Amino acid sequence: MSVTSLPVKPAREGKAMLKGQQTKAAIVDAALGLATQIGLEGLSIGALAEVTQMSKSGVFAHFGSREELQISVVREYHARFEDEVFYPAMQAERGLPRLHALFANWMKRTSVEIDSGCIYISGAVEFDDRPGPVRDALASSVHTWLAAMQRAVVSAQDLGHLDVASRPEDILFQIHGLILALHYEARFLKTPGSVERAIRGFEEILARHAVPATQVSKSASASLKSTRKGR
Amino acid sequence: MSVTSLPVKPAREGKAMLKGQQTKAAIVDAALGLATQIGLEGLSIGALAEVTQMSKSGVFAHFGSREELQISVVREYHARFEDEVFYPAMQAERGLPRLHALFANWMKRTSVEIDSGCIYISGAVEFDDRPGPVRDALASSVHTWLAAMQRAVVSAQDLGHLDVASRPEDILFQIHGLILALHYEARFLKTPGSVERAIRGFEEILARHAVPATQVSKSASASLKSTRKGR
DNA sequence: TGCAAAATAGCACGACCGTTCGTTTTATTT
DNA sequence: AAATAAAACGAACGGTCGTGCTATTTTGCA
Repeated sequence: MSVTSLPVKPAREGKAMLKGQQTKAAIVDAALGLATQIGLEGLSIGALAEVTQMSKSGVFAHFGSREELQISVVREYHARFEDEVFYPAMQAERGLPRLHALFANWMKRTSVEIDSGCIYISGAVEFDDRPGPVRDALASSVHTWLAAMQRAVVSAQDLGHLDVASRPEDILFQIHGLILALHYEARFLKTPGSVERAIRGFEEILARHAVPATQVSKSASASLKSTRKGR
Repeated sequence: MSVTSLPVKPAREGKAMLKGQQTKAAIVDAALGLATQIGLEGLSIGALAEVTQMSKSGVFAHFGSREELQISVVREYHARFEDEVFYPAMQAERGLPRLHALFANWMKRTSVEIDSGCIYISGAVEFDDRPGPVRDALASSVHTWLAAMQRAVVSAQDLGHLDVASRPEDILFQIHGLILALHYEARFLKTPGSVERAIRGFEEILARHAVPATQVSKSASASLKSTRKGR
């Protein structure tokens, strides 16, 4: 077996993919589109076969089970979320600017998802008391994202952009609430002006947890409570 | 037909119910229990028949369609929500106390629903782009509740308990976000401490929109912007 | 107590589901 | 070009679903 005969390692999204992998990628892509609209539970192999112009068994063979298909969709969604929301914000400088960028990207994506739907939200409802690998994949992805967001909050505190007396988890909780309320009111209730309300809410949260007027005096803010645990 | 022969008007929950109505009530009760856990879409007549020890067709006959069953469940949920959250808070005095009571009751119910599930939340995800009578019933119920909540906010402003310069819809949006975040993080992610975080968030929202230090001076708060439209 | 009406059961239907299996077509390697 | 492996197909199975029909039972009232 000569060196030149070695099969090219299929790089992510590279063109040197075996036929099977690229149709699988196409299926996952179509599945993601379906799942965002009707949910992971609404995903049916039959419908997916119609969309991709394949036979049911042809689609099925790529995954081995419906559950594995759902997990693939979650993973793909996670990858795109990172590419679209997380990584672009990393070139903003640490602290408040990066937190701002993260939220802005998150908002932008949620705004788009007012039409298409969000798997992290619909999936949470569908799998909130249904244990299994799909739920695990979903929860793990969400956790990863929320943890990244919380790190940004903590950074902003460390750099003196936010009050160190505030609990990072509280700030994150409230920001998360804004996103969820936006999705709920805009997508389900179709309440106009929701996007602006979420933006104002974010600014209000930042304002409330801004560094206190008593300057950068370390003791002043630390005297309130020793909130900071290990992180 | 004499007057005495008139069938007794079946009072709500009264004992003078025809057999059919009370089994129907029992079915709806069981359906509500099922729907809170697996969602309105997960509600199946077969499973419902098993739980109620009836035949599928026996259950079915009471509603005529699955959709009608779902609507009945939504209505029942709405009624219980009102009884449990709305009405008890009405005996708190108008303004901030009542707003506090409304939120406290809402929180208490949401806390319980961390285990059982909430139809207003799961239903929103299931029907957010599926038009029809079920979605309408759901949206109408939610709208009624949110409107009541908003009236409480406005009252608190009118009575000088909250800043009149704040947008009531914004305050409501943020409160709604807290509830949604609580449900998400506690029920799906199982994050500990979520309830306390929601409570703190509510207090922070109130503090932020408290009457400004410049006393009750009507002109001072009205000069910012003429926010108040018709209500 | 008898009788009409209401309530429930039983059965069957068509549709869709995920999955399996054997075969055939298409890619890739020798 | 032949040989081999991968991929896709088509049909079928067992299951659940909502929904119609037709009996049968139960209920409430005269």
